[in-house]
Amino acid sequence: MRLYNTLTRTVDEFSPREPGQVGMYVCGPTVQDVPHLGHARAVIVPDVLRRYLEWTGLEVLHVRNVTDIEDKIIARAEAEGRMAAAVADHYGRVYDEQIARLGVLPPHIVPRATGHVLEMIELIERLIEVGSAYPAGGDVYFAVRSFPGYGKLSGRSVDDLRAGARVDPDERKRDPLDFALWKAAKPGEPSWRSPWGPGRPGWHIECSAMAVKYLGDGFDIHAGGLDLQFPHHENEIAQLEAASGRQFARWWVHNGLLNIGAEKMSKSVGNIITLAEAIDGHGADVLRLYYLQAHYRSPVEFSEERLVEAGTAYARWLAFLRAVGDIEPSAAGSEPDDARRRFVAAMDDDLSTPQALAVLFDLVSAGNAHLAAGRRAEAAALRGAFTELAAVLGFGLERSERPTSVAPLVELLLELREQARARRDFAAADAIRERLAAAGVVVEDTSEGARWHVGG
RNA sequence: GGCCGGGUAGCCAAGUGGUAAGGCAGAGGACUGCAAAUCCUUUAUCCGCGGGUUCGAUUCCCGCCCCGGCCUCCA
Repeated sequence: MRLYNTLTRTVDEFSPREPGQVGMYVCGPTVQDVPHLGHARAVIVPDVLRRYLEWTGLEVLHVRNVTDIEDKIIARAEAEGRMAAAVADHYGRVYDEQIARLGVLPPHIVPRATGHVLEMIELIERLIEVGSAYPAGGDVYFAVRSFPGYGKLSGRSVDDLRAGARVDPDERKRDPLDFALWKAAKPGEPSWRSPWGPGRPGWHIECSAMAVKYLGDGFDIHAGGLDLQFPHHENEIAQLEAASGRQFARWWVHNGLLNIGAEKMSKSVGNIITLAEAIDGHGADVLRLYYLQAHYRSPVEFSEERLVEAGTAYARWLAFLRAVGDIEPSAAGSEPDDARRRFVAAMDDDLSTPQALAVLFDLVSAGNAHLAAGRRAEAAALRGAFTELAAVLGFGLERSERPTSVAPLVELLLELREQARARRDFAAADAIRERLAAAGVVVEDTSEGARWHVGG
């Protein structure tokens, strides 16, 4: 497939380092608060990439870290009057719960920063050895100007950054652009022993250390939100490549951000919609459809109306699946294969999920047309292609549950309604349908009798 | 100020050097006791503005106008 690489600024033909095997590292959350809709996008995009790569026959080793020690966690702990570890543990659990609800495949490895302090210390020591880092007080800083490649990911030159000059001039830094690899602990702060005294790792060093520990130098894909491109990812590259002299990651994949009211959704802006409330309100599949209708690199503007529209479109999928039922598919026909071909072409083109979704919508339309014409086996064949491809995009397509406990009661009411209709007592028939609707049971009449399902 | 990305129908959103996917909404028709669902038809003479290259540009180049992101923690 062809995949955009931020490092080259072009869409390049993707080929893994080891034939058949892909190593993918995704920047995970800083567990300092509940996840919001922006986090969901950053997790769905790599999920779709992984599922597609696996569907094409590759084996993907998926690593997603957890930043469980960081300034903001410490601040939160102080505010809540408990230990930083307790804060991280709590929000880590919340994150896991909500992300699981999204139907995202769990990563194979979920390394935590606090479990890899030794690896980070070793990396920092190595950086000091090669002259790319220096201790100052109890801190250690990375010397940005010692790494000639600095800026290659984000397309900036060190002098451009200088001009921006919004970096805090700390007198312990030799250069204002230098960033902390190790931070000395203030009294009462959580700390680890190190050659430079008690302290904690800087934010960027954990990803360099953990990615390479689990995936090795020059692993295939490093993903994350566009807002991490600079400085986080730039610093990750600098740290690892300055220390090893070898390439860190081969492909950099950045998802576009979720904006709200023309500003990105962000904790610090204070305009977040929590993931939990969005899933409660719309369902995981609808959220996924909402995101995937835009290309992964484009910004998406949050809109409740758009989400409702996505829900309407999604309802058509479920209605089609209900209408086809469990009919056996017909032998063949070229339609399913044509759809698969179009789907592959779309996904191979830099993960063009909008075009891939168009294939799914076309399958539903064509399938419904078959049904309307009485070609049920052909419709079932399209259902097969549809469910297969929808699964590649990560859709769960949970068909409305029909609780067995109420099924006999509903069937009884529908029988009574049929009798009422037969004697043209439509008032009674409609009353039954309305009462069922009020109870959450939707009744639809078809040429083969009434059909019912739970939910809207 | 620097570095990126974008401006396509009522809304969202793909895409291509040869004349515009898909979704939502709208219109007409079919089916139906009604409703829902579904089917059929239909909805951008045009892709921010002005130049240029070309037989031909929405698609390439230049300029301009607007919008967003990053440059500070952030998915």
